[in-house]
Amino acid sequence: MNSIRTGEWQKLAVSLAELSLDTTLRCGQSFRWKKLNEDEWTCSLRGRVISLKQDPKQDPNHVLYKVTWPSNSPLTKLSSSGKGVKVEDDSTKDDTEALLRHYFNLEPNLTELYERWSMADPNFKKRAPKFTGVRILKQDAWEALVGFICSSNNNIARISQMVNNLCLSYGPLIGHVHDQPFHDFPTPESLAGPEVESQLRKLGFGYRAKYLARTAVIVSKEKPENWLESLSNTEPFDETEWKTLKPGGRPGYRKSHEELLALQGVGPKVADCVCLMGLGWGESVPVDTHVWQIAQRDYKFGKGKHKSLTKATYDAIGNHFRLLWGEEAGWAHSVLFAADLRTFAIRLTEKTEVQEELQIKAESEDGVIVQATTVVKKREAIREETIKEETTDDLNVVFSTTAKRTRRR
DNA sequence: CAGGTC
DNA sequence: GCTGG
Repeated sequence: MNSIRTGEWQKLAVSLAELSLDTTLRCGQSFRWKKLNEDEWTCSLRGRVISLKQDPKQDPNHVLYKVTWPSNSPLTKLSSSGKGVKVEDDSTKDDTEALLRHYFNLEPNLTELYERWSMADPNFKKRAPKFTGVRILKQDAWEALVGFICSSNNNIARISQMVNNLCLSYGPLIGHVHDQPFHDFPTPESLAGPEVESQLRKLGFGYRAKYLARTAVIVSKEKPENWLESLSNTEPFDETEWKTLKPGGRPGYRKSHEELLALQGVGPKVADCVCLMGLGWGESVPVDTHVWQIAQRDYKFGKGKHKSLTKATYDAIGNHFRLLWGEEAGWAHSVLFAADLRTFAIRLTEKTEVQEELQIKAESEDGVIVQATTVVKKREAIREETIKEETTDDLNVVFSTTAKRTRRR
């Protein structure tokens, strides 16, 4: 019994291990979610504004969601958005829960996948515990395409700002939440006009303005209707096929990737991001600077044939991870990617401090000397880590900054 | 320097 | 080679 306009908080049954909002919405997959009121994530999705809350301490088994519909939205609009639910008089049941289950891609059992990846890969097992609940979203393919065309030579904060400006300028207003306006994502048609490139340059898109304008024309005018969506993976999720996956991925993935490369501003990395996060191809492994660093640091790339990130190296890294992690290699890749982001660097110290306290307690209860030595070693490891993290600047850390920033190990 | 592309 | 957090 969801009310249409003044949404109340509803429960979505999904555990923290299956979905971490904080990690998933900040790891550079989607660029539109806004964190309001400290703990509330809000974004427009298919003609409505959705707010989400997750309180790990109070209820680790649910995500709370609230819907805000446009103030002038007739009830019939509910059933007009594709797979909407029938609307009957006042007892209105909207399709937002189904939308959320689809958007957050809740079908695969992430806990089982983490266990499998940990079994196959010691490095994953080492990095993943502080980054549980990272899911690959099923975003709208067009939105993913636009977002990742903006991502080249750019950072997540500015990508988010650019996408926000794009929605404010070209997307229809849906409504306000906490006095913030929320617009829908602009359609390809709305970005296909002749003045779009110059407008986008004024909005600070730089050379990406031309890419977006060209791509919008291609998608809306030169390709057949629904072309982008037709590149989606329609095969059912099958966790048993991972052992027989070809290194290069399934034929459908390879074809989609190749077709996307024809667009302006879309190279192999952007194409893989769209394949993975917009088209449902779980074996797609986008290789960017972070993944390249990870491949060199933890998987022995960067030597011999693969000394630099050429196309051959790019493909070799993807193939390696597909062999190692299987059909959902892109999901596992995203966990390690998140673990490499400076945005989350504080986690690499926070939880070890908790571990330290627990170890001290165990020590005082046992009083055994063997235990004490392990504690001392752990403390030293923490101190070493803390020194490396003190240059983190995006979390208002009050340490004084050192001259040079060393790459984290 | 930042999730690359032409 | 565009641009700003």
